[in-house]
Amino acid sequence: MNKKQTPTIEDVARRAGVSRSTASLVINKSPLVREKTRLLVEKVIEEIHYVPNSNARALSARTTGNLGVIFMQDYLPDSTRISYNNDQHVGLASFNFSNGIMTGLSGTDYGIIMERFCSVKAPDALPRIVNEKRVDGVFIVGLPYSTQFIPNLKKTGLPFTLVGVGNHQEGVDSIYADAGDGTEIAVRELLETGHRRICLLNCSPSLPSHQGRLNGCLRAMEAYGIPFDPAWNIHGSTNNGQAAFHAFRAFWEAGNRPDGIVAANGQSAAGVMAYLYQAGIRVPDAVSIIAYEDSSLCGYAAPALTAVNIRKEDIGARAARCLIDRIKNPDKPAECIALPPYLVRLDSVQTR
Amino acid sequence: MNKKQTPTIEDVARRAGVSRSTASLVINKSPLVREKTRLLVEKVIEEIHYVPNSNARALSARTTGNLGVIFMQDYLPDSTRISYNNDQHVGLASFNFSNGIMTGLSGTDYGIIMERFCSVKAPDALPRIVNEKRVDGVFIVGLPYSTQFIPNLKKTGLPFTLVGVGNHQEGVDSIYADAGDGTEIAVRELLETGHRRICLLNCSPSLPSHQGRLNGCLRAMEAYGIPFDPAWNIHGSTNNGQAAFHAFRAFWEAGNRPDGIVAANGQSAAGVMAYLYQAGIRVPDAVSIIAYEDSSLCGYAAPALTAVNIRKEDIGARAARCLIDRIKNPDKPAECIALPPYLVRLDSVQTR
DNA sequence: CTGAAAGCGCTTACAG
DNA sequence: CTGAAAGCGCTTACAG
Repeated sequence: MNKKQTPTIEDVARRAGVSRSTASLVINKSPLVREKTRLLVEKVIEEIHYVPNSNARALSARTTGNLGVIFMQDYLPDSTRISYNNDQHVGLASFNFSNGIMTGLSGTDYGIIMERFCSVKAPDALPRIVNEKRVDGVFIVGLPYSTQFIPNLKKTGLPFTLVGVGNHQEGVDSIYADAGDGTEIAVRELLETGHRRICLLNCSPSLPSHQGRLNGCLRAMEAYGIPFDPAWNIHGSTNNGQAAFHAFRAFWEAGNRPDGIVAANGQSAAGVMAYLYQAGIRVPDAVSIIAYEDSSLCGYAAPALTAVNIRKEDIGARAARCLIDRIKNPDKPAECIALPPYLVRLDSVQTR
Repeated sequence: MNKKQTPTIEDVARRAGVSRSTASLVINKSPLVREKTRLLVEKVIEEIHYVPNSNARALSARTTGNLGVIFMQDYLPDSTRISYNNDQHVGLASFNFSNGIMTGLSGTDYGIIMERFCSVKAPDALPRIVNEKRVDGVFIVGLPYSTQFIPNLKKTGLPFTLVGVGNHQEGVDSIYADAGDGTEIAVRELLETGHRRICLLNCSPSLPSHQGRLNGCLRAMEAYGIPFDPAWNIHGSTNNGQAAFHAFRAFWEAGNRPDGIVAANGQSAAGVMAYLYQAGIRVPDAVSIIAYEDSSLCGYAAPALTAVNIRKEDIGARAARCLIDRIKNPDKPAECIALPPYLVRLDSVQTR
């Protein structure tokens, strides 16, 4: 071992008695090296604990070995303000996706750089890691983004894939869950178990999935030949538990008496449960609830919430494979893949 | 603008009529450049949309501009298996910390690389991003790690700070919450509101904080001159809701009748709530509950859980400042900072 | 305050 | 299959 802080490729070449080029070839697993030479070089690498400098490699190979995870935000916190019971800056769902991405990337040599980015205030801006070319590709996780965002991103030529959001545009890869399909599964389960007066606590109508969810609900009802009252498609002002609480209270206090509820997500389900608990109405005895898009909340609710799992980690892992393929083969056809959700039966549904 | 894909410092130098060195100096905000020259160069940079190649910069400056976030794990998933109601691979708490880290780093030029790492199986291994020198420093988020892990990390010379875990070793920075203090706050609140039969649902005795929590509890009880029965310091086999459910059920069915419970975390609190709900015992009417270490679960429980907030995002943000300082000034004295937790009063405590 | 020059550690045609 | 050489885009003493 030499005196320098860290061994370089030069050191391994010298010690193995080969040229730097040859050393480089074995490091990069080129088939052009004779078995014997390769073994020798590998032994030296092992001995001197050589590990390639990723920056040098990136500089000369014009690739970074890093992939970016962009967490889309509706605002960017400029200070650290903690407020209890507040949504985190990067929401739980994004975290689940990124867990899947990490898993999908775990066998590879890619490093993962993350960045929070808000495209709302500066519609034409792009994330720093793409401007600075710190990555070979990026995952765009969640919403929202400006209308220009995706087109601008495409212009950079950087490969990317959308995670958790479907997008059928030309040449855009996206892996997501179809909220309509998920809602249909939930409503079917309620119908299957004898419920007939079903309330759909939808997401905000400003979200693209609002209509999809309603459609999914209608498909299920139709299949069972049961009419659905449009007034029973309700929603809160936002998607959090508080808003759901109020929306559902208004609905209930207006005299509506559903026997089954499908909530837009775990939080809204919790909001409904909070109202029912307070009103002394037992779940699932008096009314059943199913949450779309279960989160860790659902399993911990009392009673534990039956929910539609949209497989966020699977989506992340699938997106990882998708992006890697895209980088290898820039001309492959775009993928827009909705991973089918499935129902997890816990304790919030009672057969009628 | 020239023909090349991306402008280099060469381009800005030529176009501004200065040397590359000078251009470099203004890019790095050196004070050695005349105002007039600086303005000129900055104008050119703006015009041609020059952005420095981070790899080249890293290579020659021997710094990377990246900080690493290491999520410590007790195992590393090798495949994508989703199981509903299962702990995520990177837990919610780690995510909260990393949100804080991102916030703390948001004003800086640092990129953030993340890696999951398990030090249990390979006690002497170090994370890839430290071996490959992809970062200028790392945050070690959470537990567990082998006894050699921290010493080995120190040997690399790479600056690091521990997040969420206290460590008083020589020359180690750590930012965390003191579970003993938090538990004391919770127990005091119960005492203050008239509770006298208090059950401590502690974490596993294998965790270092078990004793600290018990001590915190004892401090509070002592202050109120109330004896604490050691048999009322209970714990599940693990820290999840399921284990808490069983541990608490055993305790309850043995005939113990606490009027107040302090749970080790949001999940265990949820486990207790699940048992009580099932047993038809109302919270907080019959029994009050406070959770240490609130998570987003708490606010969504029914009833919403009064909890001790340990300020995970603050901890992350504070750690960010700490690491940056350490990098700037390697010889500064080590910090071991316990951020004081505080109580968030919601609906799970009733005055007796 | 500015320029010429060397060098960071690697990869990649190009010859052989 | 292997070696000599150029170059990736920047920073940093060193002179002036």
